[in-house]
Parts: sequence; C-alpha cells; structure tokens
Amino acid sequence: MNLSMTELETYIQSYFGVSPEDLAAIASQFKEKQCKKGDFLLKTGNHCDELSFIQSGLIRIYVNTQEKEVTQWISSKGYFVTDLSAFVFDNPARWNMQALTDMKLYTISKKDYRLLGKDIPKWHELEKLFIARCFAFLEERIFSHLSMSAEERYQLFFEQNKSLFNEVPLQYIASMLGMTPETFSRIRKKSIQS
Amino acid sequence: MNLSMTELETYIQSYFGVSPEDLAAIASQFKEKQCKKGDFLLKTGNHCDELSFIQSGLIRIYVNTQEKEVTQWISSKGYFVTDLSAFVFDNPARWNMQALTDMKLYTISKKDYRLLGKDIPKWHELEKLFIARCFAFLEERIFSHLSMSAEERYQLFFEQNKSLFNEVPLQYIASMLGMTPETFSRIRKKSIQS
DNA sequence: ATTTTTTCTTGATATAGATCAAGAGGACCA
DNA sequence: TGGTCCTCTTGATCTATATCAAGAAAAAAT
Repeated sequence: MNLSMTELETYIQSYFGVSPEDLAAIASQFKEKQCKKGDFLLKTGNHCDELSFIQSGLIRIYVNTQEKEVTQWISSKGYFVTDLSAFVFDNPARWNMQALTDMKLYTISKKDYRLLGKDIPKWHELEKLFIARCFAFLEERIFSHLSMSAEERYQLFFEQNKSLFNEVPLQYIASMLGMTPETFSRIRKKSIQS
Repeated sequence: MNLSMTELETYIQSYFGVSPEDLAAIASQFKEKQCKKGDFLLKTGNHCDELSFIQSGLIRIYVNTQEKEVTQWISSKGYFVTDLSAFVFDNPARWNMQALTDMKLYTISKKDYRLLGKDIPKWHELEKLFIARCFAFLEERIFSHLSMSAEERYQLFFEQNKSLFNEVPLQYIASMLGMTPETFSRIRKKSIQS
C-alpha cells in the first residue's frame, strides 16, 4: 500500500465504507497526475476517459454557449471530478474542465475503472451510491433555482463554501449561481456591510 | 410471465437491455397498484418505500416551502417515479407525490427491490445506469436554469412535452419551469400568437 | 517597477419577471 | 341550474436582475 495515497484511501473509505482489501485494490488503480494552471483536463466534445480525485488545487467545469460562458461548478480538494454522464455513457463531453491552479490529482482511466467492476464484487453498488450522491446534489441545486432568489442562493452558497470566495475569480461563482458578475458584486457588498 | 405486464417489461428491456430471464425476475417483483386522483403516493418527511412504474395517469412531485409550493416534476406513462434520493439513502422524503388523475402503476417495495440485488448479478449495474440517467436529466435542467430565460425554458419544454399542456393545470408546469403562473400565461399567449 | 491584462465595482438605465388585483371561463357539485 | 371552486388571463405596477459603460483595483507579465 502506497502511503502517499492515504488521503485518497481515506476519502474512498469514508465515502464508500469498503473493506481494506477492496480499498487497496481500488486505490491502486489511481495514478498520480499533476497539471498546471490553465491546463484542460477535458474539453467539450471530446471523450471523457478519466475520473480524477483532487488532492490539491481547483478546477472549473464550464461550457461555452453562443451567447456566454456557463460555469457549472468549481471542484476542490477532496472531491472527485469528471463529466459524469459522458464518463458513464461514453457520450461526447458537454463540459470543459480547466485547472484554475496548479493541481495534484489521482486519476483512473475509464478502462481501469471498468475493470474494477470485474474484480470487486461490490463495485457496481459503490458506483451506484456515488452517482446517487451526485444526483442528490443536483436535486438540491434545482430546488434552489426553483425556490430561491439570487440573493438567497448567494447566501446559501457562501455559508457552505466560504473559502472558495478567496480562491477563485468571483465571476465564476456568479455564473454557477446563475447571475451576472455585477449582481454578484452588489449582493456581496450588501452582505459584507450587514 | 404475466402478459399484462408486457409494457413494464418492454420498458425495462429497452431501458436496461437485460436478458429475458432477468427481465422476468425483475418484472415479477412489481405488483399492480391503482390509485385515485388526489391520492398521495408519498408525503414529505415520510419514508419512501416504493418505486413505481406508471402504466397510466399523471403524478405531480412537489414540496411546500414557507412561501410557496414548488413543483419539481410531473411524471407520466412509461416512466418510473420515486423520491430517488430518499429511496436510495433511506432519508425522509423531500417530495410529495400526488396523483393528478386516476392511475395504474406497477410498484415494487424497497425490500423486494433490494433483494433483486442478491438474485440478479447485473442488478447493481442496471441500477447504476438508471440513476446515472436521472443524473444526466437533472444536469440538463440545471444547465437550462444557468443559461436560459424563462421564455426559452418554456419553449424547450413545450417542444419536448406538448401533450402535457392539455393534461395538467398549467400553474404546475409554470412552477416546475421556475416562473409564476402569470408569466407562464403571458409567454404562452405570445407563443400561440406567433 | 512599470506596463498590461484581468477582475471587480459602481452608476445609470433597461427589461424580464414578480406581485397585486380583478375578472372570466370551466368544471364539478348539490 | 345556479353556485362554488379552481384555473387561467389580463392590466397595472413594482422589483430584482441584466445590460451598458466606465473606472478602480488587483494580478500577471515584462
């Protein structure tokens, strides 16, 4: 067992609650990978052949439409990142994934990922739970758009992700919350003053 | 094999591409169930112990917040319906599910559903694919809220769900698209005139 | 250090969409 | 057959948020 991978293992363990043997088998398929600020881990339209765990750094998931650039999410240390639906269904990727900082990742190829399904009996169940969590997460977001104002979405996100506000261009956070940078700036000002 | 369940089987088959034996095993665990207009299949805060396939009828998924009622979705013939994250994680349900019409369902209990995982080797993989599709569906919806106006969301939804507009109170569609009934009505008027 | 580029703020204005209020049309009932 | 309720529409107004434009501040580059 590679000691330097403890963090990944800890995460997988806490997330999935797998046995030590399975844990080792899973973690061993992840390879360390680094990338530089500005690098693309994925571009819209390409195959999404990797799933990565973020050891350090920040990555932005976004897409360009005719009119504007839409940031879907910013993912940080301790989270997995991929274009899930492209990864699962082999569709062309919808999202760009670009490093906002230099990064350290643990990465598994789709091929190796799928082989885990053959070696580890519980694998598909773990996968299912992982995807179900992603689903629950999106459901929360949909709800926030159906029921909350821009200001309420700002407050909620701020409470849950304070640190991100010092680490990335705020315009990206504005976009992922579904508002313009100007509106974001005004809400932020009001929020700081009070 | 119960002939009256062909529709469910057809659906499972097309959705999951399972073998005839597995298909029969899966379908046999679903029980026919009827319910009347206005009945609740699930209420917010309760356990979600069932997954249902809609043979006929319409069901509304919604929740009450302090200020207002938020319709998440309206589900119709040929679709599965449950509070997915409550069903998977045994959380208290977020959503109410209420029949908008008399309905015919095929229903499986959570207990039987989970037993399928023991009997059918591919089950967890099928489950995973099902949940991943639900994820992809929500991802589309998030994207529509991040990138589109109320009018654009209306148009898109109308193209994809024309028939629903004759079948349910329009205020519910308005809510699931994230706009008021008044705005919905005005957009609709404009859309019909042109 | 100075320049260049990017990001953020601020003001002025415009617009999409919400809210409030009232009425019209249907459906369901008794 | 006339209510009662529910749903939808319409107008008037209001408000949240977008847009446009410019400058300030911060970060990156040279």
